[in-house]
Amino acid sequence: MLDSLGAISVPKSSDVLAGRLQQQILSGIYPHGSALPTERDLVSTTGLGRGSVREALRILESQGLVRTRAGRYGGSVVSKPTDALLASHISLFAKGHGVSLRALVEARQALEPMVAFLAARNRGNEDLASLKRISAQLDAAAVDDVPRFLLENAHWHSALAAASHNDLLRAFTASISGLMLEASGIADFASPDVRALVTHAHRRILQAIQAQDADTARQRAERDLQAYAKLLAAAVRAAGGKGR
Amino acid sequence: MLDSLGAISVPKSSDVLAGRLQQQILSGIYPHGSALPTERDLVSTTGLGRGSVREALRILESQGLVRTRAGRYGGSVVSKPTDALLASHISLFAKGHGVSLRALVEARQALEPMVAFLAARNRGNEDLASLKRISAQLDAAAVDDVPRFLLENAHWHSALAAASHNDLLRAFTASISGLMLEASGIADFASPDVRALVTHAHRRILQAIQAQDADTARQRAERDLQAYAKLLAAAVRAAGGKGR
DNA sequence: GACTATCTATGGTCAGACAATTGACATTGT
DNA sequence: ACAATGTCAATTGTCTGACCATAGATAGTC
Repeated sequence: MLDSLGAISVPKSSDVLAGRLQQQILSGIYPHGSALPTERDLVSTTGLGRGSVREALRILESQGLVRTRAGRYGGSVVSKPTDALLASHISLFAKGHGVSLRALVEARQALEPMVAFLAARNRGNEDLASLKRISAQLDAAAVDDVPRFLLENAHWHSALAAASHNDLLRAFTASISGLMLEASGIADFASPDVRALVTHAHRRILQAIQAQDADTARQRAERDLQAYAKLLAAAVRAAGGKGR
Repeated sequence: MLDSLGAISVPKSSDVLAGRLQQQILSGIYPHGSALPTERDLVSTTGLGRGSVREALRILESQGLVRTRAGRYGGSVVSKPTDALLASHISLFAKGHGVSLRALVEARQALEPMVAFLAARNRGNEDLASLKRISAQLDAAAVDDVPRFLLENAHWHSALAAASHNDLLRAFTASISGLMLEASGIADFASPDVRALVTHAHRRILQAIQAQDADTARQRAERDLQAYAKLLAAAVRAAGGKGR
């Protein structure tokens, strides 16, 4: 007789505990900034061993849901996943799947026009000041300091995304900027021509953002990224498709 | 005299080990599918205790870099982070930061036109068949089965993203679809009018994808999402801004 | 040949101990 | 009074050792 029993799996105790704690955190039982029970409290309330409890806390830590400190008055405190943490997970995903530079550019082409649009609409004065400051440093580095140019370029895109005041788009954009920064170091795609194109494009977008002209900002981001994508495609073709 | 010593931090041994293993995995020393040393081997080679080694493996596991099985010939095997894992991290980030439904829609507005463009350009026959199948089920559910409609809608967006053959955009889109599915259950925004709009919009986009007309697919996605966003904004206003 | 039992290397879990950390508090020196 | 220093205690960090649970391989049995 075929019993109607699917495959049954026995989860690890640490996974169960991590899941329950995660649920409790998300449901607001442990608000942001509050302290979780100590390890030994969790041991006594759950009946698990301390090793299992610690593994569960380690899972939560790598999800960015808690920060743990040693010492008296230490312990695990509920926190929000940082941009950097999400970026690292996205980076691991991208590296694991061999995401191509082309795919990265496509993602940027998707995100950046909307980011520019929102930035023009939602920017504060600090956002504008930050963008101007980075723009100046970018221009300065564009002359002859390629590594710094690439770094400041990543900063510029991150600052633009920050100005959009959309946390999700900001995190996505920052991740892609980081990945492209790494890839650029390998692909060696930053000739003087490209640098001139980039600085010019950024300046035009920044003008639209300053004027809070959202539609213009979007259009300029679209056009400039399309030009950039074409240049990159040409460079990759010239390099014999090395740029994965 | 102020020595030029920044704050020095003593990392946990498990973090160090996890970082080194991660580096070795990314550098190709342990290719996808290969086995890491056993826990006890790691204990003897690193000099750490087994608990620390297990915590390190737990970190790698929650990063999606390894899968661990018990039993003889078990152990930790190198693997690629799944879409679902990345989606869960993105979801935790979004929930932690209180990302609004509006922000989700903005992200979808950014991604989907490019996704539709790429899907029209890159789709295979299976992608098209999959989209048609889901479209039919979506139409069927649109009549009166709202929960299934919402679910099939999420499937539709995921299938579209899969057809784009861009892993990063696919993962982003799937995450957003999941988040919006959750949010829709709360926001209760799926009136017959909206359902009709959605099915119609999807049908038109599908036509362009079938014809492999990328520009049309993008334009239709843009327009439809703009209409959707306006409807949603109106609904949120009507509900007194409950939609966070 | 098909089924069953056993073997064994591996992860899963627990218990106990001790070290390291860290913030609060008390003490001391000036 | 104040600053530097020492002490304390609660908590995480780490190791050791043991035993259990799991799951393939293998040998044995019918």
